[in-house]
Amino acid sequence: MPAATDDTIAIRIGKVLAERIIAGVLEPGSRLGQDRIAEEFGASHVPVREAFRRLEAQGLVVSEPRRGVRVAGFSMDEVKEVAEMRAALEVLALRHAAAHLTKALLDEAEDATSAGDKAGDAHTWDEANRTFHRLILSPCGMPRLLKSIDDLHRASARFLFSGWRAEWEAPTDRDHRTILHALRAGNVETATSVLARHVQWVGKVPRKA
Amino acid sequence: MPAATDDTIAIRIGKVLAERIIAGVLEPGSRLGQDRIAEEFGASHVPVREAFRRLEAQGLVVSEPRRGVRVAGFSMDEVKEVAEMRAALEVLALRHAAAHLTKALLDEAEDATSAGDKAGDAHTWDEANRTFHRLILSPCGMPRLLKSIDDLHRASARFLFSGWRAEWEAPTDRDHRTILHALRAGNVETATSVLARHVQWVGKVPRKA
DNA sequence: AATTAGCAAATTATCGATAATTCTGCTGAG
DNA sequence: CTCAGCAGAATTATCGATAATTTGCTAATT
Repeated sequence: MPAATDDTIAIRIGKVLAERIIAGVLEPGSRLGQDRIAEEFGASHVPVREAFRRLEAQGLVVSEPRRGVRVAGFSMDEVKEVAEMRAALEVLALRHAAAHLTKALLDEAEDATSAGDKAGDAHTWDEANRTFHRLILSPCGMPRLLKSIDDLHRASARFLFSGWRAEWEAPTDRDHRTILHALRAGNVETATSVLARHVQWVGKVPRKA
Repeated sequence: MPAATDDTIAIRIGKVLAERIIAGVLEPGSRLGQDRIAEEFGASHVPVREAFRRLEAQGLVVSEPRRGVRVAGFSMDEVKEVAEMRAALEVLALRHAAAHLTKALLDEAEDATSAGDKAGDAHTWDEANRTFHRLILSPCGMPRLLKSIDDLHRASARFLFSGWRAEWEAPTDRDHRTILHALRAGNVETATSVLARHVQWVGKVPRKA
């Protein structure tokens, strides 16, 4: 949520654009002209270009060498792809994290789940959901893995916020609780298999139109 | 080896630097001054910065906001981390690719394996190895997944080329052939489990010093 | 002797302007 | 009526110069 004032302009622009893309404000396929954006942020286009490279790395935009960048489109196939990658990687992370999970951490994760229950809108829910996943995976001690998972989570969020899904509901809490229960009991296999299914839920919900 | 002439300067610089990092010419932790590099390539520092962002995305350098970028260090833990991520993702890719594998593709993969056998140096072997993996995974129809795997493969290669490994040998061919055999027989589960173990071999070889 | 304040040098980040490339809309021939 | 080819316009990529930060060194103070 922040925008640390010591962030570089390029980073700041990148964050704002990422939010817009994830929130669906910027439609898939729409062009991002560097001059237009530079002007909007009162900056030159150099930091804008750097922001583009970051977004490209996160898979939020696609860039063709001399013909500009556009917001990455996401078909149902791509959503499923991201979900499956997340599942595979989160399972890996959880396997490593399990041994280092403390009661305090699990309690925090439980709180995050409750916060998700009470969430009234998709954005708040997503925040709580992300917190839950981060909490149970963070002790895995694999920073690169965690970063990848975070990127994938953001990509999933695009789908959540798009008009595709019928309407807002928060149906995953039971999965979260099942996972926590299994983890408290030391049953890692159960936890990972529920997690794998849970993550792919995003790609399986029927669309609106 | 390409370096398509229509590539942007930033991309070209990025490729060269990536090669150097992977080959170990640039040591982990060493600073990459943008002016120095700009001068070397006869370019300004703007494309250099963009190249940095790309390398950062691939995990080859780390960048701290106003204090420059350095070559990413890689400890044994990080090597293992990359290997495990690769294993998880390649297994996923193979599961999806298996159904679409053709005999022609498998034959090509077999050729790549033979090429690896005959390789006299690590670089040639790595090329053949990468070809093998790409061939059997490419029909999975998940471009984002393939790109991630490619990035991880490059990161693994750093380890191969570093002085860490005792000396050069090419001991994985049997795994490759086992995988191909299982795939021809339609035995996907066997293929994936061998693949998973095979990929993590990199992280398990005893070091030199 | 150690620690910290303050200056100088080096380096990063940003800007405004220029060069190169792609896109657009038109014209004219077949 | 369609399509190839060609200005002109729009946009991207790069450059050289400037502003802002960090770093390293010196010196003063406790």
